[in-house]
Amino acid sequence: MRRKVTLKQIAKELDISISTVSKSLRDSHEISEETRLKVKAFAKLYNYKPNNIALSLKNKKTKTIGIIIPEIVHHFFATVISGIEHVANEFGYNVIVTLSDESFDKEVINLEMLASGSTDGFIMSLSKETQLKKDFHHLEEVINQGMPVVLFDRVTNDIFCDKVIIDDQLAAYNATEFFITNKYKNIALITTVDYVSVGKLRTEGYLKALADYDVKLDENLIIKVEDIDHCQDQIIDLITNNAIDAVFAVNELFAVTAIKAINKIGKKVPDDIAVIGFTDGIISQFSTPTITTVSQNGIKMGQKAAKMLIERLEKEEDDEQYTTEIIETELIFRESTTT
Amino acid sequence: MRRKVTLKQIAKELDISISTVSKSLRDSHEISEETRLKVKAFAKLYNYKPNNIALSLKNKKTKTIGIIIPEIVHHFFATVISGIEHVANEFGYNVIVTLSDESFDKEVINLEMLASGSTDGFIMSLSKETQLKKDFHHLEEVINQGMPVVLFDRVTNDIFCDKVIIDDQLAAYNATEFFITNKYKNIALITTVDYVSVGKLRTEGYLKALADYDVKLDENLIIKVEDIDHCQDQIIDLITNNAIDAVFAVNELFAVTAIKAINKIGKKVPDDIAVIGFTDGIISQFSTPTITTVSQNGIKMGQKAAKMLIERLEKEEDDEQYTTEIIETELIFRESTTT
DNA sequence: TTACACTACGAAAACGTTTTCGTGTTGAAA
DNA sequence: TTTCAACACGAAAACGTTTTCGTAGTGTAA
Repeated sequence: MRRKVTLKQIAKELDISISTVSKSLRDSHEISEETRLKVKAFAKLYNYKPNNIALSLKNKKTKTIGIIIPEIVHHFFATVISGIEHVANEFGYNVIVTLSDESFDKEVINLEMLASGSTDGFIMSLSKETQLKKDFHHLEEVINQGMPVVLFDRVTNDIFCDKVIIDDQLAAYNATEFFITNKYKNIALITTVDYVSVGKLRTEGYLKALADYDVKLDENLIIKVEDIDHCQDQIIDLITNNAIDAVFAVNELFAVTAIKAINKIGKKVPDDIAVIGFTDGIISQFSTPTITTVSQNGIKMGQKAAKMLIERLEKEEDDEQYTTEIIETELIFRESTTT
Repeated sequence: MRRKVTLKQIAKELDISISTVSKSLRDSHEISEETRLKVKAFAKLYNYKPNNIALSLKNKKTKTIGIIIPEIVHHFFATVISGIEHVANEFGYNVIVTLSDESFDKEVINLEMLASGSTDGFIMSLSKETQLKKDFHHLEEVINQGMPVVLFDRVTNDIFCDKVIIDDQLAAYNATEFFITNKYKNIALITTVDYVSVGKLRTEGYLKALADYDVKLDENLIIKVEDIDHCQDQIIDLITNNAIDAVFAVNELFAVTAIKAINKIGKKVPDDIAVIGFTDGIISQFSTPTITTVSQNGIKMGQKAAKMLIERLEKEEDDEQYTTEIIETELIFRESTTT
């Protein structure tokens, strides 16, 4: 077993000082060509690689980005990570991923863990529980210590930092508007409970579109799902007890569940009821029928977030000017709607 | 902005030595209670947290696990990461994730990057290109340096290390056997090119089941897909030109594509043609009809891999006894088959 | 008084780097 | 011969910890 070789070992072996070895490897002009070549040959032979940890300690930079997300088994978050990872890699950064499992406590623990030296900055999306508690002390803390943070998707106005979001309200508005202008008038909304920031915004977009087009609001057509695993009955209730011709769902799980429910009561999508979902994930692409949906472009979000973070990391003067980047959404038309 | 406080700063502030501060915080009996309490109070006030990097350097342990996978936007890999992350967290480890994008070069670069001090060990699944090239020098290198490696799912016999796999051949055998014993005789196989280890094994399981049950092998019923994005035509060819009554697909994408193709030519699943897929992902669960599938249990794979790695990391004597853990698979029956 | 054991603390090394500064040797110019 | 620059290298500090060892000061027993 050939253990990793250090500068010290090379120095000893060649009977020169550590400084000389280090300088040789970094092509310092202080060192004679003869020594330089000798050292380099030796280093190559023994496959010397500088120890990252030692470098991090010395440079006070880890070249590592911390990611904290609610869960990873979720297409949208996976795409965001993918976007982050690729940009990070391009700039010589690694990413270290932790999951909050939608729990406030786990979010705090992970944040503190990574904040004690492991990473140069963070990219995160808030857990549901954190959004519910509205407690952001852990974030304030790390930001105060001078660590850059970029929030994405599930953000909060209570924290000042860079953010990457989509215009959830506008996206929902556009989807609803599409229904209205295509003569659908009885548009149901399947959304989340209000403390989920994006769910609330999407609800507002739906309401605004109705108002702008003078479509009468029927509260019965709106259901707010608490438990995602048991929403099917709620949805069946909705579509059997109301004469609806369109459904707007704030995520693709709600959308596909709605479609299955519609089929179950013997109606057809899109002929009897049209459906638009949110999040262009696997489900929307492979469901039957495929689902018209608002694309969030997670890859782009991740890329943008990573770029913002790295940019802030690499300029020394810390300006206090935070920006909120809005990633454009797109309505992707598939089989669950007709025009 | 309150920068992070160090032992040195506390020592200076309290006019005592660094050693005393360190010992106080670690509750050493060498220190008088008075001093100890004073230091602790001060440390708490200034929210002192030991610097991970410094600890890593000193202890020669990073408490970090490196993960290298082909891609993350893939339900199976996401579940594996989730499994790893939770076990790692439980044992006080962080995970740092890198993606090879199925590229040999990226795999090598990432491995070397993480091997130079950033992690204590690795959990990886080989990229397609690596499997094709059969070049594992980078793995041998890190293993030789004493870094534990656990391979999962896409593994190789050429490398000696711990492994976590499912019995791909048996799983495929069971699926095929199910078809045969339920009177399906014309069973198509949609698989990958042979250099993908799991694809090959699954093909072998299919063949073995046919042989064991004396079902005549028809080569026309087997297609090996090279380009996953353009497999639809191939599949349509398959089902239009052959009288088949069942399809076994080695992943869920092939399965759902087959179902859509079957619908397209006016046949019904499962009445005309039954379908079994592989990988119990989102698609299988939400497709219409939902897909009967071989569950790989990615969570369990990740958990097991993490446990194996951590166990090896935490016992000092390195035994050379490597084990290969086999995670049991399960045939999950859904709407795409009848019994 | 002497010897010795505690108590409570500090100095320093170690982990692996990089970089600043100091210094001995050489050669050339004056 | 003297002076000085250029060259080639080494010593040491620094990053932030932990831990071993040494040592003042105090108290107690003989």
